[in-house]
Amino acid sequence: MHDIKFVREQPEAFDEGLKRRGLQPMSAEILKMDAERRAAQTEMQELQAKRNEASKQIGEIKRKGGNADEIMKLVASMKDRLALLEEQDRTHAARLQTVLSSLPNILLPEVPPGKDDSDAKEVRRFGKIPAITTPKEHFELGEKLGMMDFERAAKLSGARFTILQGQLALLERALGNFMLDLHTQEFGYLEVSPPLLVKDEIMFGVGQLPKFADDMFFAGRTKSREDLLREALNYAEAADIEKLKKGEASLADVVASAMRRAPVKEDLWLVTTAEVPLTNLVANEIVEKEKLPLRFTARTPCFRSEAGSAGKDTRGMLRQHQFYKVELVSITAPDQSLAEHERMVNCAEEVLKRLELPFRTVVLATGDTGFSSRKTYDLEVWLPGQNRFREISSCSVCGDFQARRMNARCRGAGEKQTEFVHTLNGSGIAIGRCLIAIMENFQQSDGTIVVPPALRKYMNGLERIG
RNA sequence: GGAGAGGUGGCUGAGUGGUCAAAAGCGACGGUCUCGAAAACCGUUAUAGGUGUAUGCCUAUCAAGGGUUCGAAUCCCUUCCUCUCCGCCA
Repeated sequence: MHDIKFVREQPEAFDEGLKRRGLQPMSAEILKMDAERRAAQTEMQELQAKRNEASKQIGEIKRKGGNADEIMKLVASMKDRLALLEEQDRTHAARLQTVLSSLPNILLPEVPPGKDDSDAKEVRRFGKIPAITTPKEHFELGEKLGMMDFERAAKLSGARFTILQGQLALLERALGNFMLDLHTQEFGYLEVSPPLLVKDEIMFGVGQLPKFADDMFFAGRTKSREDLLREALNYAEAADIEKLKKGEASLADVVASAMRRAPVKEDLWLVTTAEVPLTNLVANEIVEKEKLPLRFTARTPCFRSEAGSAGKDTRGMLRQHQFYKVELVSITAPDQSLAEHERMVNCAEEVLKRLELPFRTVVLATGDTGFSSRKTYDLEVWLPGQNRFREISSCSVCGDFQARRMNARCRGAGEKQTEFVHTLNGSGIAIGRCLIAIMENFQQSDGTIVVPPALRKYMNGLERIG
């Protein structure tokens, strides 16, 4: 969400920011809305002041037992105008809020121009790409070991699910434990076990809603389908029903229109990442500045509909509806966030270094950076089976963009003024993809997989899978 | 799921239609006193928005959103949340 003051004070900079996102300039339109709103607001408030004054007088007159009819008539005459102005004020505020919250964050100046991941700028590279003759992909290895089962997963849940068994299931668990230990014991993150189902406003706070509902799974607390439909149909408009009777609209049209009007309630969303609950821990709070930065980590499942990625990465477990990830979230004072961003990337990189996985760190291009982010580093791990680097971690600094949406503020000791905190999030790192990377990078010619030394104590000393 | 009770400032808690942005207590901050501290006493102590050169003035906010009324913390509706008892349950 953008600060209306920023648009007022630096409309050119605002439009330039949108341009780098490939969007049309909006400042003129927004400022027009803002001016209209303020004009109407001033009139409303002046009228409210008059009403309050008069009402006070009525109170006094009545207490003294006098007759206040005259002045009551005066106040009554303001009523229609005031109701109109109040209604307008709500409309204006909602309109402004809708625009400001639907536009993506302004990117930092150093974010390289470009439209997709091929335009990302490499900043550094670690590790040595292993020399493997005819490397296999993870699903070939996994299926041959009898520890990765895609067919039964499809039987249970359809495409984009995987079943891990035996030592690979253990590997998944070990990876999570290893990462959490590293971040809590060496980097000072607080381990959190958060809810995985969250309310609308929580998804709004991190920028997932209202724009990205299609990327998520939804878990309503269902009554029967019949009850839900009946409830929704209470919101059908008479006009629609009339059309239905005349055969001008289908039943589906009427239902769809009623559903749009019906209030959304008892909705819970499955988290797409632990960033969602962790960042919202400070929502609607004022944190003491001296307690910042707050650093949270969590290992959670992540649920994604992958709506826009039909046909991509269909084989194996690279892109799933459900996967585990260890997430890092920092809440900082405004002047700390950029330094914290570098620190966070280092924490994520350390995971790959200890696991001896080759990777590179890139800065995402303007067109590829997420909605809420001002700048994003991706870590890309080498996958021998695919003969290329693939994203395994994404670390973003969001400035006050999310904080403004979730009203998360901080205040220094003895200070009066509050400020919005800055938020950062990063994968530290994706467990599913890390498991793939280990399988492919440590594969042996006999189909077994060597366990990276750093991980063995988390696997009961196991040195080789298979 | 059933029945009931609630949600008021940093915290506790009073307030059931009108000088209520809200008593009182605690906490915090400032001052007096003291060599210093404690105690005591005095004072200050919410957030956001609008407006103005300015001390300022105005508006909104008593969980959230609507409504009734000349006037709402107080009455009505909806939603969210908390607690108690019963039921169910890992």
